[in-house]
Amino acid sequence: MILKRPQTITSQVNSILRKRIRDGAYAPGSKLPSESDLAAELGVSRATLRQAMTSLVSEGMLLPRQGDGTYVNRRVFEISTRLESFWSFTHMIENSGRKCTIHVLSTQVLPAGQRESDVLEIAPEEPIYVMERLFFADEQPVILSTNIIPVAFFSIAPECCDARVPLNVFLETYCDQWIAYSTSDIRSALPAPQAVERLQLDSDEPLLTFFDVFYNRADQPVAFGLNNYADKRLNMRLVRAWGA
Amino acid sequence: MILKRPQTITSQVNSILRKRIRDGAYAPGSKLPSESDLAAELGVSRATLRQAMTSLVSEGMLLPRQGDGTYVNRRVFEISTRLESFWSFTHMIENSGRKCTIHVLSTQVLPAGQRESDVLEIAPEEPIYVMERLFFADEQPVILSTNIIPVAFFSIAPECCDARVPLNVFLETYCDQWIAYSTSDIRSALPAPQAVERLQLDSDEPLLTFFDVFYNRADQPVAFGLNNYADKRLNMRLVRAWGA
DNA sequence: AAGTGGTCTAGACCACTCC
DNA sequence: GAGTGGTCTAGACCACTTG
Repeated sequence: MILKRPQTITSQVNSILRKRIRDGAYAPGSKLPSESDLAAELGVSRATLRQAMTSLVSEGMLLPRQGDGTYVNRRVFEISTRLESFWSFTHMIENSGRKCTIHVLSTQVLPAGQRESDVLEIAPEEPIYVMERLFFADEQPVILSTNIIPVAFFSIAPECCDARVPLNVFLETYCDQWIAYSTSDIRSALPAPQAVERLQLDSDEPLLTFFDVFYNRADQPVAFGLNNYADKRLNMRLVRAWGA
Repeated sequence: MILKRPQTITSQVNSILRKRIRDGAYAPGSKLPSESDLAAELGVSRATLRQAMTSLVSEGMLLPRQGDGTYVNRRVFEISTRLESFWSFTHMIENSGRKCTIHVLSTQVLPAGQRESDVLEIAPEEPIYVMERLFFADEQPVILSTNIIPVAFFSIAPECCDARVPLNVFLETYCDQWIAYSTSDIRSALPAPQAVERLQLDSDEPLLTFFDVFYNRADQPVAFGLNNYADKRLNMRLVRAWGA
């Protein structure tokens, strides 16, 4: 069962700051109140305020200058599609200001092949759940995604699962698994015939591919995915803060 | 002038932890001493210790489990080429266990075109410094890189600069500029004829391209780069921790 | 029940920038 | 010199896992 946990003070403060930036209360290029003042205004300690700011700083939205003040990035609104928000395709698409819809192309249970048993550390032929999905941004297909989960993890019958949710939510809801970390190998490739058709591409137009493996807190692989990403239609932007 | 600044306690502790993991003092899959014990052993506060651990956690090398303990990722040594270490190609290549050498193909001063003046926010025709470099991993060419810096930033004559250093070091040394953050647009593309030749590729083999823009602490663009990345020869792996 | 990591506080001192 | 962000401490309480 999924219980909604109350948000921490830190994450609430983080949301407040994001909202103020988004709404223009803190305009692009402007200086924020000092950390002490902000902490006092919000009724939290300075340490908590700084903790809430870290993600905004690492995303490049806030630019702290020692001895001066903290400024809002002049280009906040140009850096909205970020690899950081990448744990959910839905998020990434909606961050780019477009509507995301998911088409489930197929879901099936198959025996694991060599690659599946290697990556997921299961016996060959063990049953796996395979789901194929297509993500649209404003009715335009942008991501063709295949995800694979060992059937052994499921706490209910695979046929009863709703595949239109993000993978992490799927794993939490139907498999009682929480993702601790994931690895993604990023490559460039010419699309397979199936991808050409589904994504409505030219066959000689290369696309980005992601090979993702998801691990739980016990360091076990719980799923992996193959994602074809139409980079011409949805920008993939990485923002990095250069600490010291 | 570049002054070497003394390291913070946090970064020293971070280095100690990395070293202990690398040397096997904390073996893959094993549990670390508790945070309180570690802090006491190293003579720092628990807050500082946790601060030192954050980067290791976000890279997926350490896996904290509330109520239990903190474990070393079983696969630490498989996640060595990470996008996080990506602020320096040299670092990235050496992290993959190979030797990095840099060939400077050309350096020249040219008038800015439309794209250069747009991205760098300078007047058209203003002089820019263009450097083309080729990065090798163990004698194999892996990255073809073009970087562009407005000549106005230089504090010495551009001809006197050593282009065999990482871009951030170059900017600090010769331009008195520090990078605060950067954006990278990641795309897939068929290589230009020049890239085919330099990187010794097949012309129908797609590669990863990065369009990077670097900003200083005043939020001004100070440089941009176009990088062609032979993803078949050097893996581009992103590791992400899934917080809460 | 004991021990672990997760969160939060109040206060201190430093390095730095601006006026 | 005044004010800012950067670092660090000591201590507290909570949520959680394990024995």
